[in-house]
Amino acid sequence: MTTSSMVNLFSLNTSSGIPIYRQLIDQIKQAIRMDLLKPGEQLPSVRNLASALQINPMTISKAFAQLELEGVLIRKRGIGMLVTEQEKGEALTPAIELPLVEFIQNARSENLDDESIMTLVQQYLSIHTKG
Amino acid sequence: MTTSSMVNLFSLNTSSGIPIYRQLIDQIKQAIRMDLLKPGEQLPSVRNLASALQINPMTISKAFAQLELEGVLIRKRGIGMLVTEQEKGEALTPAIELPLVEFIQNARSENLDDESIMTLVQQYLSIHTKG
DNA sequence: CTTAGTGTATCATTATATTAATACACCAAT
DNA sequence: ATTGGTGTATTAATATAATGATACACTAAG
Repeated sequence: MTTSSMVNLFSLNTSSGIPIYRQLIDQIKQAIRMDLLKPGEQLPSVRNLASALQINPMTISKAFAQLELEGVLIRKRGIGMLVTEQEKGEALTPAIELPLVEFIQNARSENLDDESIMTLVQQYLSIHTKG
Repeated sequence: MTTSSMVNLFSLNTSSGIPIYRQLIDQIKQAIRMDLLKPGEQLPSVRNLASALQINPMTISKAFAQLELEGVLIRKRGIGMLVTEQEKGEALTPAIELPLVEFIQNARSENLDDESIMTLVQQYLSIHTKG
């Protein structure tokens, strides 16, 4: 995908109450999950994005700083931002992995601790018997 | 449990960055999940709690307002606050329950046994650390 | 070295969330 | 009705988070 057409991946809602930088983070992650962004691909520059989305370059930069922390992409001054080469080496299928990751993220965002999460899984394993 | 001994359920950390009212919410929910608080039981009054924990009564009240919204307890002026009669599983939000059920069903359809599923969850809990 | 592209550290501003002070509302028992 | 207990609406103060302006740093190419 060209960097200019990548801009269309983003759809910001400034009145949703969700911070812009968080919307960016989520939408980039989603694009990667959906294979719209592939490892090694270059993202639009902070200024291009900022101009296209009508926001401050620093807001882009901060969002991408977070994504770099999470290992999703790499930033280089003078160069740009690249999607990381991901280890997808695990034998897990997306049908298992995606809902698992989503479950864990949502559970944590509702402040369940790890022990509670494990208990929950146990409960559901006993409820949803194989049939 | 007596309302006075319930105070010991709470352990607030004012320098953790996590808001007090959120710590209260989480600790109450956890106590209910662990059966330390049972349906019908009465909680300490906002003033007792506030005094014991050295915080403002309104902070307690706001935490409990949230819990009432979530159906965890009921507040009555002049009376006090009671733990709701309910089944524990009902407090789960769709954001947690849906991916959990999907995960378990898909894992089973790929012939993972329960032990493997639990191990998987444990692995992902350690990989997808909070943040 | 200059230019024109990249990202960013620092700080100021603005917006939002959290906590607290006060006065009030409700209930049960006297 | 009074007392002494319950929770709370309103508002103000404070703390934290998010955004933005500016000046700067890094890189590749001419």
